[in-house]
Amino acid sequence: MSTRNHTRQMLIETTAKLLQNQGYNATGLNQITQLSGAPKGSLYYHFPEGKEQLACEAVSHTKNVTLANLRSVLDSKADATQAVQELLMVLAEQVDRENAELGIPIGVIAHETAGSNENIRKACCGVYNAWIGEFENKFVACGYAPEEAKEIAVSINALIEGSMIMCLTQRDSAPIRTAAKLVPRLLQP
Amino acid sequence: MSTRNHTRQMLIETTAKLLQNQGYNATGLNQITQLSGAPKGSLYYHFPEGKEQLACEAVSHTKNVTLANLRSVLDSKADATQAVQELLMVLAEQVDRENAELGIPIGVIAHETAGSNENIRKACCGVYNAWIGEFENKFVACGYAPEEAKEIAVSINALIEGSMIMCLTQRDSAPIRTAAKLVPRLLQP
DNA sequence: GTCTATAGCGGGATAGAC
DNA sequence: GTCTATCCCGCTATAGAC
Repeated sequence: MSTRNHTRQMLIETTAKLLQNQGYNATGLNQITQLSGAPKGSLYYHFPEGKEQLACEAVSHTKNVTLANLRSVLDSKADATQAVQELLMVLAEQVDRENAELGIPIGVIAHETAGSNENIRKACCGVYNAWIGEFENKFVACGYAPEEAKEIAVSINALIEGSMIMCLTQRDSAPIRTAAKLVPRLLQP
Repeated sequence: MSTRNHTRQMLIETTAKLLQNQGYNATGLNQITQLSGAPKGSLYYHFPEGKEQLACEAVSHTKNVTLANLRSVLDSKADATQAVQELLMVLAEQVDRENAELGIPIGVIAHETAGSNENIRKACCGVYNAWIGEFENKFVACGYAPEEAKEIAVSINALIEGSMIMCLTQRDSAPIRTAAKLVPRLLQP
């Protein structure tokens, strides 16, 4: 029973990491099984619907992990502006540290599958909505009106996503740092 | 000579469209040749280095097309804030109209290849820089200080890119419309 | 310049022993 | 539950006739 869960979990975590760095189409089942140490046979035992199911569960797993991180960073500062800026600085340092082998949690797969795979698209949708909800809660807690909090949350999430793509493409943390500088404008009352 | 150019051009334009909607890894050479009406033999005649070269030229072609559109929209309004909002409204209408089969010009391929293909990565980098330059010029022309103009340009580009990904993932133009609402905050002096 | 045929590889998925 | 062997397919790339 614990073996079952362990193998399953390894497959999900390995897939999550590969999806983040390479995307859905570039990530093969062979690579997943080799890296996770699990045999291909057991992959289809644990995920009878194959690659799509595995990807959905990996995205869902990523959602849980990133949401916990996001919450903890946002909670580290009482002020909304400072909290968002702190988050962007954490991301900027990630870019500087990992540079080439960095990925945005679900950016690539969300982009790739938006028009071609409904199940994965919905899973990614759930991640974005969860992130936005987290920002929203923070802003409401800081006194923003509910409607305004939601709008700012959506655009903060978009700004981060777009800035990170540019960071990856340019191999430079400048875009996310620039975004951090402009956050006060977006968050002003 | 004109045949040569015509076939070449068709291949580039077809590839550009497919890359936009499906990304690099999901787009096959067979699909490109079939859709463009060109035979596979002639593909390798025109692009001896194969898929990578074709993709680079397609990205470069997309750069020219999008840059002309961007410039024309930004020029349609004298005021910087109104010009950017106009652009976002054009994009929102595109999302509403095409919904499923919409793509961001180079978003997917930029994301996919950032960590795995230097040539394509650089080509995408060139597109983002060109777009940012266009915004920058507009803002400088509207009286912003050069440094501030550049910073805002970078973040506007990021906001658009991120909002569009969310639009595609959610199949809804709301995120880009929300961004439009918040543009005045980013652009305020 | 154009086209066909095919090589060579890796992908996802399956069958069946253990 | 695990593992191997294998099927079938589509991909990129190439060879060579025309």
